[in-house]
Amino acid sequence: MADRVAKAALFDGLVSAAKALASGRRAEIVDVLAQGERPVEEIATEIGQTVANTSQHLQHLLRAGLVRTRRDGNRIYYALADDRVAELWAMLRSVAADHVADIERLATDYLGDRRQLQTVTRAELTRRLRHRDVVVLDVRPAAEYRAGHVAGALSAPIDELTHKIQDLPPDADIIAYCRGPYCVYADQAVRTLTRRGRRAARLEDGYPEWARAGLPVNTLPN
Amino acid sequence: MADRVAKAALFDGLVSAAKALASGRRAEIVDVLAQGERPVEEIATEIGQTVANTSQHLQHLLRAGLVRTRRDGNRIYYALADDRVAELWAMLRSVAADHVADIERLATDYLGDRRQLQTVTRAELTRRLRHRDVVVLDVRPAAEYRAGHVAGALSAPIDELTHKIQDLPPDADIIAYCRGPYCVYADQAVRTLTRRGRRAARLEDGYPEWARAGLPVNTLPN
DNA sequence: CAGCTCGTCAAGCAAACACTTGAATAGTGG
DNA sequence: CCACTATTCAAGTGTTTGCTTGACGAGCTG
Repeated sequence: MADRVAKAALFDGLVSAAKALASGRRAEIVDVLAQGERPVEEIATEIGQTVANTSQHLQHLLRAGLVRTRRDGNRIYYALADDRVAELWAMLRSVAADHVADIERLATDYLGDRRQLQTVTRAELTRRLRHRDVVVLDVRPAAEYRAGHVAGALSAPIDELTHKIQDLPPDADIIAYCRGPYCVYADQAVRTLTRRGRRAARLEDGYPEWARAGLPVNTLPN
Repeated sequence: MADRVAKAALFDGLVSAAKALASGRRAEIVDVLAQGERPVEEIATEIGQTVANTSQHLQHLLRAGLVRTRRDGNRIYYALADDRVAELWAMLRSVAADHVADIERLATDYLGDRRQLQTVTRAELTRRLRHRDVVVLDVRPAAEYRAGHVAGALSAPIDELTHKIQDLPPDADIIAYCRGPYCVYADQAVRTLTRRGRRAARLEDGYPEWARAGLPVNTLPN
C-alpha cells in the first residue's frame, strides 16, 4: 500500500482540469475565452469581479494548462490553450443539463422563460444560409465578432441592436446567435425583434460550437 | 446587474459535474464504477478510504447526478448514471495528460517506467482478434470480468496470474488489459509475463473504452 | 426479536478556497 | 525619469472541503 500515495497523487493530477473548472467564475471565464482572447481587465468586467480576483482565477486556469497568455504592450491577453478545453466545457454543461435537476430552474431564473422562443439547429442554419433566405445576426460584442463569426452573419451587438433593426430587410427571417446555449444576448435579441414584429429565432448553441463543428467562419483584422 | 446573481448561480450549477470530479478520490471511484456497479464497502477498500468517507464521496457524486444506486438486501450498489459520465472522466484524463506538465512524472511514480512495455491500440487488437492469433487476458478482479469483458478474453485476475500462465499456449502472443490507461494491473501482468519469457503487450486503454467504442463484449451472469 | 452487517448521519478539526484590500512590478508615454 | 496603466502578489477573513470518530438506522439471519 505504498502505492496508495502515488495513486492518490496521480488521480489528483488527473482531475486538475476538473478542479480548475470547479468554480462558476472560472467557467464564466472559459465561456468568454471560447469567443477569443481577452485582456484581464475586460474579463474581469465580463464576469463582474475585481481585477485582482480575476487575475487569481486566471492563474489557476493557467496552472492547470487550460489557458495561455500573450503579452502586448502592457496588457496580457488570455486565450484557451486549445479547442479541447472548449469541448470539455461544452461536455460539462451538457452532462449537468442531463443530470442536475435544477439546471433548468437556474437557467430560467437567469434567461427568463425560453419556451416561447424559436430555436434553430446548426444543421438547419447551414441549410438556410445555403438558400440565402435568412439574415443571421451576431449579437455578441463587436470584438468577439471580429475575432470570428459565422460566415455571412452581420454584427449587431445587443446594445446597438435597436439602431440596426431598421437596416434589415423588413420581411426577412432573422436568426440571432451569441456565445453558447446559456448566453442571454440571443434571447434578448429574439425578444426585442419579435416585439417589433419581426420573425426571429435563435441558434440553439453559439459561435464556439459552430466553429468547432468545422462550419464556415470569417474573421476580421483587429 | 441583478442578473449577476442569477448568472453566477447558473454557472455554479453548470460546473457541478466538475465539482463532483474535482477530487482524486471521487475520480478513483468513477474509474472503478466504470467497470460496473459496486457496493459501498468494496469501493471503499478499492480506493483505500474508510467506509464513512467513501459513503460521503458517493453522496456527493449522487447529488451531482453522476451515479445512481440500487439496493439489494442490505447492500447498496452504486453505478455510473450513464456512459457520458465515463466519457467525461476519459476526457478529463486526456486533457490533463495534454496540458498538465507533471502527469507523466506522477504516472511513472505510480506505474513505473512504461516505456519498455509494448502497447496495442483497440484497432490493432480488433484486427488480431479477428485473425485469432492472440490470447487476450482480462487482469481485473473476477467480478469486473463477469460484469463485462472484451469478447474472447480470458479472466486472469492479477493475483492469480502466475497460476494461469502455464495454461496458456507457450508460443502465443498475449495482450493484457484492465481498467483504463492509468490502471496498474495490465502493466504488472505484462512485466510478469515477459519475465517468464512470454511475448506480452498491454491494450493502451481499458475495458470501459473498448465497450464505449461499441466493440464486441461479453458478460457472465452473477 | 437479538445480534449482525452494511450504510448513513452528525460533529469536529485542519487544510484549501474565494474574495477583499493594499502594495509591488512591468511596460508605456509624455 | 515621472506619472500612468495593466497585472500580479501578499496578507487577511469567512466559507467550504476532506477526513476522522462515534452513534444511528435498515434490513437480513438465526
